[in-house]
Amino acid sequence: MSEENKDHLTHHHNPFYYSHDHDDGDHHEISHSSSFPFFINDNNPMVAPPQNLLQGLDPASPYMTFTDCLQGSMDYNTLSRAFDMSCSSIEDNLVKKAGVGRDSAAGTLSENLSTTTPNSSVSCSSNEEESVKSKKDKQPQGCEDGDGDEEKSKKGNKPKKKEKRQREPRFAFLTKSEIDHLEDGYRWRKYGQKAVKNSPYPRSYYRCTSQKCNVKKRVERCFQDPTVVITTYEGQHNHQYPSTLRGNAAGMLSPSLLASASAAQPSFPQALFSQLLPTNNNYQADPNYMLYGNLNLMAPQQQLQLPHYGLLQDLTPPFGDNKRQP
DNA sequence: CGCCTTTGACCAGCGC
DNA sequence: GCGCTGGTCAAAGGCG
Repeated sequence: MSEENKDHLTHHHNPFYYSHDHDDGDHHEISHSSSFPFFINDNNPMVAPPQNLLQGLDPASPYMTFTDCLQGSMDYNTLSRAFDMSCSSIEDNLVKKAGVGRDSAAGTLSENLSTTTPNSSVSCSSNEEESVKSKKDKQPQGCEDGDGDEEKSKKGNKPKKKEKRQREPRFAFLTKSEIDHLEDGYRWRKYGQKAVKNSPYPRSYYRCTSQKCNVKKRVERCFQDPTVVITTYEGQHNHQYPSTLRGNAAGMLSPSLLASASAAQPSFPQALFSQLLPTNNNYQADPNYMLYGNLNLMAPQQQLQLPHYGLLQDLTPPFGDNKRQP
């Protein structure tokens, strides 16, 4: 870990949000299209979701606890379904009420992220079917079991792709940082970079270097707020942290975080996410503390206690004091 | 030498 | 069918 990275991690706020990526045609505007923004920093603890979104939630949806999501106690299919349901509701609500398409709604979200103005439309992840439909299918189904062999056949004899693979749920983090590639404890290999439409900032594609781990992440900058880095994780690590972290990535993470993250779930984002959550119930009672799309994902009482030092101290927003800011 | 990034090419999905 | 776009591959080169 370079001093630069350290500086980023210790001196920048770390807003983030959860996203179940929808991957529609406007996927390139990830900061717009991704749903469930959970945007936090010291000045703006959390972007309040528009009330019209909250109203669009289906109270009859089968809810899970947020802890379940983070700690992987439920399978991704269930997770996807839950998010999809709420997502569909939101999107439908948006389109119907605001009379806007996905693009325009998404564009407003980006403004939201920058201005923290709550009363704007937001684009949302489509349901699983639409998400899968809209994506290409380079990997065969059951990609979690893939060992890289399927990738070798891409250029040569490609398998028929009538069935579309189930895309992994994604966890997107918004991070205010000048560093694009944020250390998260895992080792990543960059395998691609693409220019993003309507954005001067490219999108980078990373893959976990561990064997048999198909976790990927994309890193890009919000073009409307270049200080915000959008990191989208896809998949779930099936291994512990690498024993030899490149640089001193492990060193910059608090021991408690690493320990708990590794022990609870070998997937850093979820574990980190879990620890970042506040332990009070303020945001549960206050609709403005909801995640976009599904407030009931949260179960604050089940969240881990926040450590009081190290990285998380910097990461953790002052939930109690800055409940809402204009 | 191993690991990583860069980068042009390729492929699939989607909209028109 | 065509063009656009996102996502990925893989060769080449850099770096420690």
